[in-house]
Amino acid sequence: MQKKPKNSDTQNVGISLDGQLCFAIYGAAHAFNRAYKPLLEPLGLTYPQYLVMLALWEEDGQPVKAIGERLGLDSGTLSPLLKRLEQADLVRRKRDRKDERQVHISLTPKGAEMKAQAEHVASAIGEALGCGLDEVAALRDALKALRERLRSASG
Amino acid sequence: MQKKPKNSDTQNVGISLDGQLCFAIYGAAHAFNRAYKPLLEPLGLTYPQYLVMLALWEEDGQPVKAIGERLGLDSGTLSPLLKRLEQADLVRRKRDRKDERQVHISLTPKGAEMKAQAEHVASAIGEALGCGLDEVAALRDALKALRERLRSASG
DNA sequence: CATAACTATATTGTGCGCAATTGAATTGCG
DNA sequence: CGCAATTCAATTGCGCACAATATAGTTATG
Repeated sequence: MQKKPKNSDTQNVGISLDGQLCFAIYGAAHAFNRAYKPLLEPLGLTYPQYLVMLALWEEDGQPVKAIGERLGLDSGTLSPLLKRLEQADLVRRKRDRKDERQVHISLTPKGAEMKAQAEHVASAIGEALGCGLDEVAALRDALKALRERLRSASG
Repeated sequence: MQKKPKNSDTQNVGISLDGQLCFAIYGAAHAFNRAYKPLLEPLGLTYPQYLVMLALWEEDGQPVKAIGERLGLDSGTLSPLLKRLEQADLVRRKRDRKDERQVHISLTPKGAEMKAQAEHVASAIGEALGCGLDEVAALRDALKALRERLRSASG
């Protein structure tokens, strides 16, 4: 608790820098959302719905639980979201015969077709990012690491 | 549109890498939210409410508009949020006498006092991040740049 | 002065996001 | 077999987040 002209700042810098990181993450997440919104609107998808579809295009027929773990969402969020996707005829929900607690989400033909459209969306965002692929990859890894550190500290 | 063995990947890599950046930002934002939640609960604040308070601790008496611009939120989000902060006796809302369209948000004594508590919260998060200040600063700047690029492309 | 254009905030409706609860199905153990 | 513990999904309640709209106040223009 002695005076340390340089390090005495760490507490102040702590709240300030941290605050700025708060704003930065918060703002970046919303900016992403806003950038996608107009591109997804013609497809009739919201951004979280797009993320779910992305997960399904990667692997079709996943149970709700698996999607939830991949995206970090629980059933309270996914259940109504998936119902809307079902209403839009993009996915179907089928109970597993062997374990009827599970509901498998599978793409309809319409949902599978949409992947091609979505690739245009993704590439449009890629251009907006400036296409610095190395930079994007580095950022992605930094964010993953950040998430891990936060998760292990609080979860 | 010719074959370019290397660059023909850019479309595939595009959706994949982009998808991963989506997940990364999305997940990091939620991870931040979850990390803060248990720390803010004793203060009776949600994470967005904390961000608003942070803005007010930095500069008291800001009009709603200024807060909204700082955080990237509109009145549809802020109006009810500020009412809850007012109900909790953390802020007050006063109309500007010179321009009665504006509502200035000012801290109550209780709201001002809370800053000290919040610094503990911020430093706890700082520790959870591993305190790599350089790294945090770099990440913050990368996110700010990212946000700017997205904003200029879509806004 | 009057009226149009603009600005700041509030309201409404839809869709996340999560905690807590519920309910059905499965598994484990005696 | 019978019963408790567990698992998965759905539901409920609350709080963001934003588009669209409404309302009141201000400024600009004739």
